[in-house]
Amino acid sequence: MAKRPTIHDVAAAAGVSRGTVSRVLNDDRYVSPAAHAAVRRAITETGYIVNRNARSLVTQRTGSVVMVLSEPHEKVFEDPNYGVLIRTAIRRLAERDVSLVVMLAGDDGDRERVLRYVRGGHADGVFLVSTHAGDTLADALVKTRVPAVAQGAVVGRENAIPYAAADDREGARQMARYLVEQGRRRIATITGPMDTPGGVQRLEGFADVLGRKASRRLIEHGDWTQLSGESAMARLLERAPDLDAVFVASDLMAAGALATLRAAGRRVPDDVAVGGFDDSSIAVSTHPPLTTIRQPLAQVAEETVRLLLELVDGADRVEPVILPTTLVVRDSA
Amino acid sequence: MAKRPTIHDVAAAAGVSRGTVSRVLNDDRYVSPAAHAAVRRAITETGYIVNRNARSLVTQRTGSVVMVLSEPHEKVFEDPNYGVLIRTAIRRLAERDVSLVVMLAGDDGDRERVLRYVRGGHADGVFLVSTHAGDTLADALVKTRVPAVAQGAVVGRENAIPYAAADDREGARQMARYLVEQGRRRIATITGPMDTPGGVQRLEGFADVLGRKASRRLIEHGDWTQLSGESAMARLLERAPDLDAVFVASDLMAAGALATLRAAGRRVPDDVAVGGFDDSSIAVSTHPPLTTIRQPLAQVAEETVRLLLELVDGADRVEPVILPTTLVVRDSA
DNA sequence: AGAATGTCTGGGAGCGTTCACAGACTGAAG
DNA sequence: CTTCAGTCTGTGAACGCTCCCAGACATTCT
Repeated sequence: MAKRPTIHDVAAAAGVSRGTVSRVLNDDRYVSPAAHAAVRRAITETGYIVNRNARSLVTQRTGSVVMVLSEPHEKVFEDPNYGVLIRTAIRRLAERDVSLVVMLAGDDGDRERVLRYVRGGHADGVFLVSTHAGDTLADALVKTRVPAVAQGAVVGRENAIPYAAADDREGARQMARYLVEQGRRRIATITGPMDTPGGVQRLEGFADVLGRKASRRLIEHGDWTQLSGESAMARLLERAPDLDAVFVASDLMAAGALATLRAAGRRVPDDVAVGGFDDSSIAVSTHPPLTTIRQPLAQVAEETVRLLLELVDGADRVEPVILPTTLVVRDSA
Repeated sequence: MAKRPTIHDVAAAAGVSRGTVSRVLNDDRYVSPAAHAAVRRAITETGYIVNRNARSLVTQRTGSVVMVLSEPHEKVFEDPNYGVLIRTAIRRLAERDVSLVVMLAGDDGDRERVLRYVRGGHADGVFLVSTHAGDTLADALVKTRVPAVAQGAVVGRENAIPYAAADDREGARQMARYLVEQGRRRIATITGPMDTPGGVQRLEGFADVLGRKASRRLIEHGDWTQLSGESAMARLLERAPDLDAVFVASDLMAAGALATLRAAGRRVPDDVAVGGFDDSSIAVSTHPPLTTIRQPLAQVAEETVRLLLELVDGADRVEPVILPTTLVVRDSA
């Protein structure tokens, strides 16, 4: 690779000093129009590109943030929600010329690496995804005082780590109400893990509507994977063969539940109505297509990024953002 | 954030000079056991973490590579293959303590940004994903002489950009042979875009087996999206209502084809056999589950990363890697 | 006129590393 | 005892940038 032009070369080409070039680069005031034009021309002529390392060295800013995916490796990206999140975050960050480093935090070694990376000052901020309650990394990051936000609250750290999320509880209520209105009498639910906000709050919303009808017999827990949806549904069928509806806390798990129901010879929605949550791409590719709760995940990602950038820009604290959900009726319920 | 310890602090704590600490850090020879121990201790005591910016400034190496996703924004991550790729790459790179920056290259602005980023020396290498023939970015990167590899050949640049890929052509042959053996007579195909290797070679393999039976009437093109699978299937049904099998070049598109067939009242596999390609997570969540060709995508990603790291480490050139595929029989054919 | 204020520019210092070099010390070979 | 090769260590000079300060100059106010 040929030697790249430095700020010196630009300064020489423009007939000004480094200082002036730097001022132009950083959009400072106090640069005469003539100098400004000369520098701009010199920049394009020389093909100059600022060296972020050198800049970071003095500014202590890197122009990049890291997205941390806190799931066991094989689960990461199983749910299409991950794709939406990452794609949206990259786009929003790109607008500000901030780049996104993606790291996995599925085991202790990973978490150690992430921490070293962040403590090393290699990222201006951290975007936590699918962080479970009791995550040691989240605590360590808070202690490091690095700007950090999460997609969805971190259970137990709601006040320490700002977040954007869908209104999980109200969303679950919407689905529960709908199932009741449809005349379903024995409504079960498959929740997410109880150390995630989606797990907890979607169950709460469900219970809000069902009241004491939400008996433990009709509640099963999954771990967001399709397979867990399958097995939770199987347990449910065994324990409550007379159920006529099930609210599954994610579309992916709902796809699993659907498979189990089919294998058991139950027709959907005739025998059993199935309600999902997310309105992810899966919802339209199952058979039958899922009636589900749409959460505006792209918008959640955008808001999360916005919060993070505000923190990076020096805001002392930012308020969590909760976005509304909507019921999407298809064929499964 | 409290001031982070520098190499000076470590040197002082260990009672040696910067140079010695640097030698320990970089695993150099010529450090006495005593000095080595003292430095190691000082490092843990002070909680020292090397500043990569300062290091990069002098070494001209960044310890990070960038993965470039060359699809329109809304298509990126629609296919679960992306997840497998990115997750595997991150893991493999992490073993070498290399971090992964993910960038989108869906439009010209994006490509410009990627190019600036790479030319700016912010990444040691580039991992291209889903790059189409005629991609200007790929050419520009080759010209920049930055280490670059691709997942799947870049059509037209097979020799300029090393890659790892599944044996698309042979995989397609396997499926075509299987459908023939099953007694199917009028076998159609839905290909990927003809400017991608998967699009071209899976059609070639199909044609290898079907010979002149692979008439243009029985060939339709999709763009890898589920929706394109739906519409391609619809066009096929209109043009060749008597078809009794269809080989779809990706599971995601096959899911779309399945939906169209169902809507048209064709039973799968009774009336029409459907063969997919990828054996992605979708294959088991469709109804019926897809008979498909497994491509070892995680392994492809691993090999691609390996090639990239070799180039980054200074290898002049590396040989492309082609990995075998296998037929996976489920219910759709 | 002189002072005060504001605009613009150049250049030294420093960010935290690695690298090359010079020099000190050791032990073995002549 | 000298020479030489090998081992080990410290230090100055980069790497490419931003920040800060001093100073030049122009304009306005008293």
